[in-house]
Amino acid sequence: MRNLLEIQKQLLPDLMETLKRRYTILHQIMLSDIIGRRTLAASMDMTERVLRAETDLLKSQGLIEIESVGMRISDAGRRLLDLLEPIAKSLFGLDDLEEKIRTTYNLSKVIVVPGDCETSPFTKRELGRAGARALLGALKGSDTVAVTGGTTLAEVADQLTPPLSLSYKNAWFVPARGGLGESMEIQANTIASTMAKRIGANYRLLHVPDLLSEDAYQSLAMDANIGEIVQIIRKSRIIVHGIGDAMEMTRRRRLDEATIADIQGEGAVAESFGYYFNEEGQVVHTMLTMGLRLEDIIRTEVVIGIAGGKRKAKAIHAMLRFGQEDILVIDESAAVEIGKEIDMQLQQVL
Amino acid sequence: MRNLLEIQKQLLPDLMETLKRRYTILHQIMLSDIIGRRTLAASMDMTERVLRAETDLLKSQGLIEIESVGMRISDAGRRLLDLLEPIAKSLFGLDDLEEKIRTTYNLSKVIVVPGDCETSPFTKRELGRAGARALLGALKGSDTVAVTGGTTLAEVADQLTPPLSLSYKNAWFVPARGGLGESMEIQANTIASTMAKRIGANYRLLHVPDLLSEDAYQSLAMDANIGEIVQIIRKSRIIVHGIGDAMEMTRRRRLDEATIADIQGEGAVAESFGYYFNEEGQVVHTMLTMGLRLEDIIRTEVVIGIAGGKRKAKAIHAMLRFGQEDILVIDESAAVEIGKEIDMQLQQVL
DNA sequence: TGTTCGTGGTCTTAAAATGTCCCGGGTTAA
DNA sequence: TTAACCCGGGACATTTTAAGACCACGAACA
Repeated sequence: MRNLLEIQKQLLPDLMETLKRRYTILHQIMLSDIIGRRTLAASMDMTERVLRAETDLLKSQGLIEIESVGMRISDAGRRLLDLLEPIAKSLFGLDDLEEKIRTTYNLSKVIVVPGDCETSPFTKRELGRAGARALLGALKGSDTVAVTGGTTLAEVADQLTPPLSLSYKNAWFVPARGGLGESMEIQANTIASTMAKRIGANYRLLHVPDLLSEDAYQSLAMDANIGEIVQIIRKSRIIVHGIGDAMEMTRRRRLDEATIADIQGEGAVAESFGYYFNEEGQVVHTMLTMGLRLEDIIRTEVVIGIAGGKRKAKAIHAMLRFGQEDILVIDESAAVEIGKEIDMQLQQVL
Repeated sequence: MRNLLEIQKQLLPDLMETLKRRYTILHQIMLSDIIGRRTLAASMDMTERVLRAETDLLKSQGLIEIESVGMRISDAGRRLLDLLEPIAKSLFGLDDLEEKIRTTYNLSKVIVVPGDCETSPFTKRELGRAGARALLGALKGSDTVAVTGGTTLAEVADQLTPPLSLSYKNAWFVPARGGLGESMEIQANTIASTMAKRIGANYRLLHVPDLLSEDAYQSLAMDANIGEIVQIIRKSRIIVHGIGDAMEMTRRRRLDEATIADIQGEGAVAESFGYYFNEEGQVVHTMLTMGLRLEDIIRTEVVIGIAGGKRKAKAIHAMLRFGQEDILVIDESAAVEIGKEIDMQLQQVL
């Protein structure tokens, strides 16, 4: 595959450029559901006229449909994009990055989506799509999947679409842990139920308030209903989790000053599943809530970590050092940063 | 390998052409050992200047060497040609096939779409698109177009989109013949009206039941309204028709056993416009219904035949022998079969 | 030694690509 | 229901690129 492109590059030196451009346009249209020419031109940093030339071509090839409300991707275009995905990776040089990270941390799969989540909402969406695909790739008919909260996971849930053939009637979605003080849409409970509904699976919720006192924790642990769902959670075969910057999470969860200082003092840089990790990937702080424990995570078959953005690179790196990830889905900006850190490590070794 | 090329054809239709051109030039230079610009330009039917642009590029890519005695291929160029050989086959494969069929049966145009209708619905769609394009290419502002029924023609109707500039306000679509006992969506009447609506043209329908008795036929022929529309049909400048396998059509039309045996006995392999043709392209059976007659077809300016699938190759071939087609739109699998038959004929002649 | 055929340069012209604006129509938010 | 907004498509001036036409000069060859 790669081969043919290399061959063609010799006869068509500008092939790659054109291919990239058209792919990006088509891709952007796909992500936008429906979008107008001017808006798209602005977001892609092209003048209106040249974009128009391209979209006219895409239309004549039947890859997009142009209506009075804007342009949308056609079925054929969608198929083409799917086929093009791996090629695009090598076009944008992301496959090298994927491989580097994969081998360094011994993961089974690394997926890097082009772009930067922090600057482009489309990249976030794309990250969600990639995460959703990764999940479906790992999901068998009767698995239990534990999911965490967060905006990224919410995006994954939104982008989850079932393949036509398989049925997930016997699959279960559960939140990985109890409430951790975030808004409704990005609660693990909400996300678990959304995902389950979207692919026709089942879900169980864990209704535990956040910021439990020790006493409350103990009494809830005795509750039969809660105990049952916690058992289900702890036996999940798949975990899908976001990765957060430690300090940002403390703020988002409105922890009290003392706790924040505490966590910061211990050098926490990353947060996931309610645990805080330092740069070396060691757990330095635990939030008291019910659900998955560290030992469960360690024995879980498939751990899928999803995150994006340059600011999260350090946190993602910490989770990689923690060493429990199997599949990592990140964006290009984070991947580039991680790639740099890997290079620095190698230099230190030499 | 094949795959990527097909993808590129969709996204980079313009580049594929230049790829072909450059390949041919390089190939020619290789065959010529050493050759001058003017000589080469003449042999390739290009002006000197455009050839020069190409050879300059080939030189800058290090694929040829230019000396004062002329141009010769470089080692890198030779290697590239070797690598490109199998790709070139598929790049040109269809073109060669088109040309072979075109010249053998003296058609004005042959279009072969890649793939196989029988295995891929996308190919069927592509066949429809190609058929629609062929029709629009032949259609002038105030033509009358007669269309037959069938799933392929229905696909053509679906894929018909008007070019932005032209108006077909004065064009007419009519069914080629009366009802021939098929389901609503693939009736000639339905297709004629769909096509007309899609490009803003007019249509007239021919409401004649199928399986007419001789008496009924005679009395309908007297009807003024029917007579009028029949007159319009018979004066069509363009005919767009599908081509069917004879036996399959008898089944689809639920003919009675006696008739089927009759048709089979006469060696019918193809069906179109309600006529059945044997392998030599001779009419062996006629369905009694109103509309286009054979003599009309013969004098029609543009006859566009559209069909696809390996199983229909024999039928298509019979229609080619019938000798009234001007434009043929088929899929690759049928084209390959027809190509084989042409080769066999040639061998018999030798 | 003159002729022929080659490349490479240049100038003009034709054509294509591009930047920019505007219009009428449809959608959406108020 | 209305007004604002954004859409696609048309138009057009302008820039950029491709193409055509010639010519100069050098190497090979007869």
